[in-house]
Amino acid sequence: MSRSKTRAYHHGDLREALVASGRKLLEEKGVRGFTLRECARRADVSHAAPAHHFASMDELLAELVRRGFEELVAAMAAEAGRAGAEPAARLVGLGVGYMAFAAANSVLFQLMYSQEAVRLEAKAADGAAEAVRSLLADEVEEALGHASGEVRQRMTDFAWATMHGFITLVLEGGIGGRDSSRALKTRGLAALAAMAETVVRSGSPR
Amino acid sequence: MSRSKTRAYHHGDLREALVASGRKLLEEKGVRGFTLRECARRADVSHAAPAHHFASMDELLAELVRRGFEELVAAMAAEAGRAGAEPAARLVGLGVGYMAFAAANSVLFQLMYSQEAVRLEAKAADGAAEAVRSLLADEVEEALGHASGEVRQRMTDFAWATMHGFITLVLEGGIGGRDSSRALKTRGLAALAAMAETVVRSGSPR
DNA sequence: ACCTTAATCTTGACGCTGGAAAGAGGCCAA
DNA sequence: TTGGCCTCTTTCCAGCGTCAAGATTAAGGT
Repeated sequence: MSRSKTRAYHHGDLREALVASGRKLLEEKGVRGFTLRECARRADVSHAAPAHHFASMDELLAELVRRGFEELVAAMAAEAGRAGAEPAARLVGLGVGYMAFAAANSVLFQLMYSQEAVRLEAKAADGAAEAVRSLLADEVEEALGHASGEVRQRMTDFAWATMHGFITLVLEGGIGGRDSSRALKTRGLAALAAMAETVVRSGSPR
Repeated sequence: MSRSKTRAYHHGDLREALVASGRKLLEEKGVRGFTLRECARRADVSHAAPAHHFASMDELLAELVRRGFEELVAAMAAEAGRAGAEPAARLVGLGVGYMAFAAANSVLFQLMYSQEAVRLEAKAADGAAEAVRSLLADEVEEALGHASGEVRQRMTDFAWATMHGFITLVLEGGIGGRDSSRALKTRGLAALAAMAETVVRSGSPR
């Protein structure tokens, strides 16, 4: 056996080990290169062991997606807190947290927002994505003051679309393919600033 | 043999047949469910036949991505043409074409803008994505009048990010999960209008 | 302390995949 | 007609996800 003799027959916390190795593997190999057997190998366990913790590969991926959303929401909230009390600044902060998470976990991020994710859990991630929206909706409402529900909805759409679109395009290379990450941050902040300004202005026209 | 006797030993135009069946298969099964053997089956050909036209599965996917970008650019240009001469309206038109293509080819669209695509061609799609950006950049320049290169760049980022982010979030379900497609179109147009307004205003401040 | 039960992990098998190698079939130019 | 070349088929390999069956250990009641 290649497996070290020091390891017990029972792993101890295989579920967590699989989540950890799975997450690394996902970033390394991409969605298509992700393999349950390689996950098991890295957790130093036989190829069929994961079945007792995740009924299928999709369930493991779903768990990764679920945790990704939790982290994303936490990153956004933390960055908004750091941004102070001004609604526009806090909106930018949410965007910074959003983009930072996406940049640091790009494959996972794309999986979270891909139709693969929709296929594999349908409901589970919906709640998680809803938390992202409500974080944005609350801040947009703050920035807008009193405004109709429709305006709030549309500005939330708009704010989300701006930050999501920008970072997605950066990750794919469409925006600033060969630019320094320093320059990219500046461009991202500029996009977020334009977004926040548009939101604020739509609350107090002209 | 299950293969019909009427088919000749030589297919005639297998490459195109594979592209066609591959494209349908991609939309049906998603990136992870895409299979070279199933493509071959649908083209009524043995599983190893594709190798003579595409050295690997990734090359077939790369070809699908390449053609996708061509269609995307064409759809944007057509819609902008329909929108008339007003820069703001044309910007919205580009967005409408963009979103319409994405909605009609959602899996392909997500593949085009995923890191899988980056992995599998690196260069090939870059030129194609560049065509999308230049379409936008030209229209932004028109809307801005005379403005610094930096402003033009940032407004192009912003415009692209808005349309890309909105349709991506719709496809994943983050925006308007259970809304009618009619309502969704209205929300999309609202986001595009906010974007176009922001671009135009940044050209002639206040 | 012991024995039962359930949980955890391993082994082995199945049908599927992508890819390589080798041979068969048909087109075309000499 | 014949030879060469391209296209396609067949066969084989290792790796994949998943299932079934057996081995090993932990936990808990007596």
